[in-house]
Amino acid sequence: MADNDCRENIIAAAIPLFAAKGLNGVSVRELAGAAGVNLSMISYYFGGKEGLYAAVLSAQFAVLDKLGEIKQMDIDTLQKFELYVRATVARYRRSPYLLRFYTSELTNPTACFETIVKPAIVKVVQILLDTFTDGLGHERFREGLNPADTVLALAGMINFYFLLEPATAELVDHAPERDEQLIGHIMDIFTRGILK
Amino acid sequence: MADNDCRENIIAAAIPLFAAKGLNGVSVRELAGAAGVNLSMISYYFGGKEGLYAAVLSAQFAVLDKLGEIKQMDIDTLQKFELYVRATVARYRRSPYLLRFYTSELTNPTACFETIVKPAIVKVVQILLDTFTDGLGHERFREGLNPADTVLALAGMINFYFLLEPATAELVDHAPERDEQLIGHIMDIFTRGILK
DNA sequence: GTCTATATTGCGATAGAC
DNA sequence: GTCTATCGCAATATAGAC
Repeated sequence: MADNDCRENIIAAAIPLFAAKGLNGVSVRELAGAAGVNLSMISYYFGGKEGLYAAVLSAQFAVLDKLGEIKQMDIDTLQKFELYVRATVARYRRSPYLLRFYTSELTNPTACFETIVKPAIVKVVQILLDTFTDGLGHERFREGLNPADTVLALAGMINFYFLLEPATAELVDHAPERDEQLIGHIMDIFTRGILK
Repeated sequence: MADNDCRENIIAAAIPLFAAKGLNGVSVRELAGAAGVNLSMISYYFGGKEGLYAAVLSAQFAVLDKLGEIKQMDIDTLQKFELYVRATVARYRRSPYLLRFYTSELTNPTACFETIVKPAIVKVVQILLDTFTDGLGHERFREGLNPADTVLALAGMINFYFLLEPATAELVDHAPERDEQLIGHIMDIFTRGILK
C-alpha cells in the first residue's frame, strides 16, 4: 500500500465501522482488516485507536463549516432558514454517517465531544440564533417568540426525521425522492408557525 | 445483601452507567462495583452483561406504554398532540436516562434494538399517525398535509430539544422551570403550522 | 445466594526485523 | 513504511467452596 493511500484507506474504512458500533464497539484488528492494512499501521499513523477516531470525527464535522456562509447572504430570514434545512438534508444524503457520530457523541460522549462535536453544534445553533435575531427587526414575526425555542424547533424537525429512520423505515417513506416534499412541509409549518 | 434487593440494586446502578457509556463502554466489574455487589451476581441474576442491559432497557421503555391512553380520550386532536408533548417532557424529567438509551440504540443498535426499542418507537409513531388520521375528518387542518411528515415534525421539535442539551447548555436555558413556555411555544408553532 | 479464585479469550500497543 | 511476534492487561464468565 503506497504511502498516504494507507492513511486515507484506514480513515475511509473506519467511518462506517465507528458510525455503526461506536468507539468502544470496534477493535483495531477489525479496523485494520476492513482497511486491508496491518494493525500496527493504526498506531503508526494515528497513535492508536482513539487517535484514529478523532481523525474520523474531524473529517466528518469539517463539512459543517460551510454553513457559516448562510448568515452573510443578502436574502430573507426565512430563505436563510430554508437554506439551512436544505443544506442539512443534502449533507445527510451526501455524508450518511455524520448524524450517527453527531448523536452518538451527544448520548455517549468521548473525549472528542468537548473538542470537536460540541463546538461544531454550538456554531450551528449560534448561526441560527443570529439569523433569527437579524430577522426580528425587519420581518413580520409574531410577538413573544423565544429565539432558542424557535430555532431548535426548526433544527429538531429536520434532524429527528433522519434520526428516526432506522426505526420507522417500514412506517414512513424516507426515500431521497421525497426530500423536496419534506423540506416544503417543514418550511410550511415553520413559516406559518412564526409569522404574524 | 438480601435477596431481591440485590437484583434491583444492580439494575438501579446500571441505568446511569449504561446510559452514559453504552453497552460496550461499561465492564461488569464497574457495574458490580457501583451496585456494591460481587461481580458474579450479574451472571447469576441476568445471565451476563447483555442480559442485564436487556433488563435495563425493558424497564426504561415500559414507561412508554401509558402513551396509548391518549388515543382513546374524548378530546380535540390538537389537545391530544399537546398531551403527547406534555407526556414526553414529563417522562424525560422523571426518567432522565430514557432519551440516552433511545438515541444510543438508534445510532449504535444492539440486539435489543429489534426486540425492545424499535417496537416501542413504532408504537408511539403509530399512535401519533392514528391521532392525526382521526382528526382529518373533523378538524380544520390544511389541505395536503403529509401525516408522517407532520407527526415526525412535532416529535422532532420536542425530542431534539432534550437531545441537544449536553451541547447547548451554555447557549440555551434548559431548566425545567421553562418547560411550560417550551410546550406552549412548540404547540403554537405546530398549531399555526397545520390549521387552515 | 454470595463469595474467591481462576479459566479463557480478546484487547491495544509496540519492539524489532526487513 | 510495513511486517511478525509478542507483551501486558482487562475483559467476561464460571467452577466450586461456603
